Amino acid sequence: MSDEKPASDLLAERRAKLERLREAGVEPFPHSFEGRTDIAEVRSAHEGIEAGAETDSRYRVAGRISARRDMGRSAFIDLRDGSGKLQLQALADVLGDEGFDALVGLDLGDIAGVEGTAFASRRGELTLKVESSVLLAKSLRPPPDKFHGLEDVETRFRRRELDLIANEDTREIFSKRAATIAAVRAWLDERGFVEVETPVLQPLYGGALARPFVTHHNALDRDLYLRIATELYLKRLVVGGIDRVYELGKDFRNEGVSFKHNPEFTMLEWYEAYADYNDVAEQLEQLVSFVAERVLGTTRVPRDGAVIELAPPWRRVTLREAIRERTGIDIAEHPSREALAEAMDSEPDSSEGWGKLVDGLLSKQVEPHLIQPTFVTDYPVELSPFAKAHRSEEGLVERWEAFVGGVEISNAFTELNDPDEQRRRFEQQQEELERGDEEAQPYDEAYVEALEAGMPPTGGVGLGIDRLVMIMTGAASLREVVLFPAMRS
RNA sequence: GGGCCGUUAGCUCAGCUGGUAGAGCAGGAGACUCUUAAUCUCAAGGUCGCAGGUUCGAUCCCUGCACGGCCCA
Repeated sequence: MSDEKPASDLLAERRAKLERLREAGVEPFPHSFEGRTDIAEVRSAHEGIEAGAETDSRYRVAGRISARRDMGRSAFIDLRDGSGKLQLQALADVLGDEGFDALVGLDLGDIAGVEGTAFASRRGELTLKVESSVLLAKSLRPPPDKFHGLEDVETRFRRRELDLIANEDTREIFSKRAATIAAVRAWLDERGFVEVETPVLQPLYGGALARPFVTHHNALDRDLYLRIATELYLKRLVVGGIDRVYELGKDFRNEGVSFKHNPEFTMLEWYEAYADYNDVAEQLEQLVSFVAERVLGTTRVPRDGAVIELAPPWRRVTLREAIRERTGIDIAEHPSREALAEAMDSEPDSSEGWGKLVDGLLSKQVEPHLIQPTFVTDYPVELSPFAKAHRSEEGLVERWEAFVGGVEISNAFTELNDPDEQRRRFEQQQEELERGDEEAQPYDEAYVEALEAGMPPTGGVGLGIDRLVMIMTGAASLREVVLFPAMRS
């Protein structure tokens, strides 16, 4: 790193300790520690051990010193590794004066390796009676409060390593996140879906209504966009004959930050040939309840004092009915921008077309109330440039969005596979762009030509992984489930 | 973008509508061989977010800015 700031006494003391160790011939950053056992393994080997019981099981464990209770020539020390926490007992009688002073002289936050024998204390706590110890890495900064942890939200997000050191809840969230993603992959893999990787840097962005980030390729001397979705490339793969395909990765959208938005976020999209939006709705229900069962052992998750039941079937309601239910406005009776604006009693921005107004009603009036899992179905074509026209409802497309806990987690359609109709949709989007809607779709000729090669009828789904993790963990904000959320500098 | 709230010791927090700051933990010195937020004694630790303004005097009142949180658009 750069130059030392004017060191506070706490930092200076740790530096001085480091120098004293070096002068005494102790290497404060050794290369390895052999023969180590995970703390969780030690614990499970002695589950149910009786208070006061001794064993002759010897272990070598290593981790960070998180607390110390010092009592003259004996001490108890808490050691934490990635699998759990274990109490150590240091006795001068066992370690000798020198060994005892070396172990007890370590600072909170130091990484140490110890060898010792397992026993249970009078209160029944599994403890390792330390016979030898070695410093594995000196910590030069004081750790957060051992009892309160790290509470300051800003520091928790900016210095996530400290949050993870100090807060069990945070460790649990990210372990559930990993389990969620593993379960999602397992579900798809078991059903024969092929995982692929398509370009993140794209000459043309598309597949969602959002503003992109722009970057520049120096050698090619051209601008590239960071993808806002994987949709169009994945459907080209369906054209290519990968009948079940998925991609799980980061998308990037150049928009504000909120409790449910981060400029980069993790998205899953999957497509299945010969399926439609009804088929993929059933898949989503099954996937989400499978994931909950795997990660939490139940499909019932608590949320704001209520219980969300993720097991199928989920409620299905048309968009028209969902809006009418909440607002009394029947969007079908106000088919023009002006009429709808009047019914809403609002003066829309000039860049907002009829579709945008409907979208606004949905996201502001309806979405926050959709706590139990709900499919909102059959959207206006204006909002859905890649969805196929509804098989029986004029002006609508076969599309749904799924909401859980008041947040949209998923979006799907029967994919539009008529290339000429797709061209017209792009042209309509072009008009939105010209109206000033910066989230409209640019025309993508390569994609239309791919459709001209012939795409089977296909159902496709996007699932916001971060939001799914919010549901699985009960997190109130997406930033709680993203390791390093976007912050101002 | 707007409104409200916050920013005080390494961490967690007090601070009386104005007299330049306190506690617990952590850190230092000491006591203590079954503690687990260990306990006890002593000493130390501050650019009160930043910049202005009002005032004899500002952590406190006012303005602006930065960062964060919540709500709204």
